Amino acid sequence: MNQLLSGSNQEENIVAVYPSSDRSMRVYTRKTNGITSQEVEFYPFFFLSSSKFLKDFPKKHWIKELNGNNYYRYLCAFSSWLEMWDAIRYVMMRYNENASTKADSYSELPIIHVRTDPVAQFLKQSGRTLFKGMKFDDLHRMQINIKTHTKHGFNLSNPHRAEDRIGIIALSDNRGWEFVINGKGLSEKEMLIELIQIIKQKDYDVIEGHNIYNFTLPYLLTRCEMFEIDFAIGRDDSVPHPFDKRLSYTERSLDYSSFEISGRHIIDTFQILQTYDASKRSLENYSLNHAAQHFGFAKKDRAYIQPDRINRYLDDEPETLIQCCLDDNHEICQLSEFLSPNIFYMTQMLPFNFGTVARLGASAKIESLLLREYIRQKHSIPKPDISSQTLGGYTDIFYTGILGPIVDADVESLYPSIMLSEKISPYTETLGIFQPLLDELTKMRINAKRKMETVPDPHEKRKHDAIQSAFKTLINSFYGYLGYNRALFNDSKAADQIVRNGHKILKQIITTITDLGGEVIEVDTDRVFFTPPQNINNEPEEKKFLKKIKKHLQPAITLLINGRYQKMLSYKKKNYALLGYDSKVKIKGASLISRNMERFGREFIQGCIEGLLQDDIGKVHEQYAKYNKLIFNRQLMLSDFARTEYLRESSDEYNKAVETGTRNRAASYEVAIKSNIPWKPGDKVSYYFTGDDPNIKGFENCKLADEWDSNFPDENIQYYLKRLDEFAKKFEEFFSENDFHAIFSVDDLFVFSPKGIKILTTRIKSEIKEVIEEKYESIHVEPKILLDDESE
DNA sequence: GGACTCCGTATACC
DNA sequence: ACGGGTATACGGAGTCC
Repeated sequence: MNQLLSGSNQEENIVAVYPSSDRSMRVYTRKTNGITSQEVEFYPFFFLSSSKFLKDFPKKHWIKELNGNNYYRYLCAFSSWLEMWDAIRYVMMRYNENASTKADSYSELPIIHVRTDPVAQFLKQSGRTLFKGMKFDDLHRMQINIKTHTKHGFNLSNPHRAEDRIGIIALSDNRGWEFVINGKGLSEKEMLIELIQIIKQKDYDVIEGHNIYNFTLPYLLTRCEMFEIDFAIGRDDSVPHPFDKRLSYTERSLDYSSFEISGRHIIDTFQILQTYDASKRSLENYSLNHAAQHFGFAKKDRAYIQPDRINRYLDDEPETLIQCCLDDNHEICQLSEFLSPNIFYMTQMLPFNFGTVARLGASAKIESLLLREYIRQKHSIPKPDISSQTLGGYTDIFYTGILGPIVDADVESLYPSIMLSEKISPYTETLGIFQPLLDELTKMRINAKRKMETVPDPHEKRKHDAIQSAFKTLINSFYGYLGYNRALFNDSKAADQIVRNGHKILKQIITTITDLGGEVIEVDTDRVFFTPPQNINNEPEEKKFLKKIKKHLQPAITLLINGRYQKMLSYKKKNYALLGYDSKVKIKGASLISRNMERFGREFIQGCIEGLLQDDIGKVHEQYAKYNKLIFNRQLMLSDFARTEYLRESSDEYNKAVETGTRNRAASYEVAIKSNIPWKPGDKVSYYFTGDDPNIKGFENCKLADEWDSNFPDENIQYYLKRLDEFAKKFEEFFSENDFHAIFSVDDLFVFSPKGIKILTTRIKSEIKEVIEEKYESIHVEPKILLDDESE
């Protein structure tokens, strides 16, 4: 493999790298007869804009002047981690002598660039990576899952509470071994000692759990402290070290505590599941059992035990609970086998530990590849450019209503293809490695994909699929990196150029489809929904049609069928529903399926959409009548009308923002405050609305879901009836005024009849060109681009 | 007091 | 320690008549 991608050091079978002192790293290698380790010197370093800031620094250090004219022109190295931090403080002091605004921490120092992960530093400077020459299955992985006693009257088990305790520790591994440490015959202290012995003796590379960071590990550590045992499960007999709580940004943000175990890796399936779903968005929640069912590896005959019944099972039916735990372990193992290989194969390329690759964002990964090569070639590096990207993907809608048949086509790797064909790279990237990196990754991916398709062995197939998807993850990060305001090699003009090309290609596709007799319904970035010309009515014909379109596009651009459907309900941009040939309905978009919509609203909308797609207007009316009645008669369950929202801000941030008037009060936060529920960002809260006026102020009339009492229901019926009408309003544009009122009403005088009711289809736009020109004008692009567009 | 606008937040799409 | 822009919905607060 190309050294740009894999680093310059080809050492194989490294399973872990951890600091063994403040001046050395321990490199753990798997040999046929077990793990060996080796101590390697390590020189911590940072980049500096001018050597004057380190002038007269008293401790031993090296300053290397780098090639080229980029901003960070000096590489400063030290013989220990502590001395590097001394140097950082020294630089800060020197900087503050003349600075108008003083820096309080290294992160505020514009003149220094430092990554404070010692393992990443070591891997970058040595060119090593983990796992070279290994397959995912070579890793020795253990799954752990504990069940705990909770003091009577409490919902959550708390390791700090003496009356709570660990009841069961279930263990398993990827070699088929299973073991249960049962609290029935053992004291909790004995259980913990046995656990430590097993981990040491079996010497696992990876420890996996669902929510292991926020529950399992902190729980075990706290109990060990209570019994004054060292939880010494590191390969060097050290205890897990917690490190600063960090925010992980997906579309949801959450706070989590992290731990490191020397010589081993921690994989939290809860966390990698969320990362996975950030792009796929197919999961309703992130519980282990839901994920296992969703992906289809839950055992058919297994039992599930609700958290509030664990105490009872621990006391009365431990065998049932134990089987349940082992089934959970099996699901953790499967979930990891589904999601981790992608991370594993990226770790073969990137200068990070396994767990770090799982945690880091796309941008940090690309940047690490660039920096590793800049360090190797002793070349200066730029600082981030402050200008920002001005353009984004092209979205448009041409019809609303019910349409079909539908072809859902997307451009294969739109942005990466443009970057390669236009040879786009950051203007500060003077070594010229951005293009070769992207080019090589693309070639490697095509190779892996070909192998995936041609090897007969399903095991090998899965391996090559994981490899190609690791490449894909990296390839897709290049564009985002260019527009990221804190990336060292960012280039907003380059990002805009890519997007502009994307607009142009999409426009060509739309025009071609229309010219060839198809009708485009909706477009988003690299995806087109259209109805093909009438004579085309099966998949091979549709594929042929795509090939015909391709002839009108530049050679690098390929259109693929992403899906085909009987019908589409087109509502708004990014909001639609599809009826498959298997009669399944898929609903997309925040205004149709948002998670924070009350459940009755989601189900009502879903029922209406099904009715519309099945041409069954009677069903649509039934939905309205049904929910109207359920609400009015207080027959909805709490979970049907309660709203569940994430609290993204801390209580301090929220209160401060409200006080200073920069944000409004919101029911979710007010409920938590009123009910004295402490929260951290990322926690969820469920609540409902009270009162009898439909036009309430939400934050003054809300109650915690837990406070609702079925004997004294106090949900605001008038408000929820109004909500139902608001949901119904989404369908207004599909009917004439009279029809709409007939369908969405409960008039007992007449029996509803769908006869004569028509679903309306509306053409939104007839001209494609003017929309795009308008967009270009609004960003003041020179007329040349408009002329280019006209000529095509 | 309703209709309207403005704004920040939340969620989702690619 | 944190990829990007685009889009819709909603609730609260202010303004106008």
